Amino acid sequence: METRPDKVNRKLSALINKIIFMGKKNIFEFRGLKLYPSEIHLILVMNETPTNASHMADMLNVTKGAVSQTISRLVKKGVLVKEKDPFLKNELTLIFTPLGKELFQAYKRISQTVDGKFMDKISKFRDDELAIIDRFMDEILELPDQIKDLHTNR
Amino acid sequence: METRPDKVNRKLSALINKIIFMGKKNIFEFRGLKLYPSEIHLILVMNETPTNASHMADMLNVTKGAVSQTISRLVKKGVLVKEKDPFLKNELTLIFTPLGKELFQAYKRISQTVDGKFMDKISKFRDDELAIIDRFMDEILELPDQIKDLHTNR
DNA sequence: CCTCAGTTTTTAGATACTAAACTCTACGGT
DNA sequence: ACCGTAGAGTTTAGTATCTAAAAACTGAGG
Repeated sequence: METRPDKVNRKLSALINKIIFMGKKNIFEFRGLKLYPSEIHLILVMNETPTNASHMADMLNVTKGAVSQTISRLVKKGVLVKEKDPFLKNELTLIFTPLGKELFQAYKRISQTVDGKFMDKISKFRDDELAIIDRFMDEILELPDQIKDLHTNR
Repeated sequence: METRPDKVNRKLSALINKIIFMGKKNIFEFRGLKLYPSEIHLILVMNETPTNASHMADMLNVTKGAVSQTISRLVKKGVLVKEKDPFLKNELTLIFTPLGKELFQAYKRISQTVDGKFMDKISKFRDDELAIIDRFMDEILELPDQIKDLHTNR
């Protein structure tokens, strides 16, 4: 017979698998234009905290080269334009094109719909139950770095 | 003031983020040999339910071409050998090499260590609390294959 | 003016995957 | 016995994503 902790552990594995799987397929289409996860990720960060490419690389946890490449693709797709501040020709500032703005708004709408589905699920739980779930997520959030170390070690 | 459901939703986003990030960095090293996520995934499935390549493709949610390529890489690395049953020349059966067996055992050990860390966290909760967490994961697992977006820490 | 540090770009190479063409085998019907 | 076809596996070309390292550019200080 499967104990409760084992069951929770098993379901957690299933959940992690599902999340990893979904993360790869997260493609957004807008008027025949396809945005891929790394591109979406970038414009979300760019919208949230406008900054230069190097800092964005830090926030996205990738190299500057990767950011540069992703930006170039978004420029080619007509979503962004690169602007150079005449007083800071060194750094890069990114601006949405009109198409980019529309696309971003459309993404936000869909994103909120998905968010709503999550909230629907969450609202099925009482406040005291959510407190437990909250505590559980905190515990799990403490783990990832240890796991990474374990796998690269030895 | 942030409400409880909002807080849970926010933490869930953070958790999903970390899981996706972790999923990409899940590299296993054994005696100078590096196994990448797709390769690990494959030998796990292969060990759990030995079957032909097409069926493995279904279980891994990729095309048979992808499976074929991953198998070839594992053969080249000396982890697996391809065997053909003389009565089923059509299909493929995979066998671990001695190195492959050792490697797999080593992976299992590390994997169990990681699992232990998860179980440590899980064991901090009472049975009735785990029942709630279990129910919560069921709800999230029910959601269609649409991913919650990342880096929108509203 | 030259060098250094910081920013961005480019290039080469790697993993991972798909779609589609292709090969090989097995089997059923005539 | 032959043909056609279905199924298993492979190969190829192309895409996305990323890293590491070299290169290109800019601004500032001695």
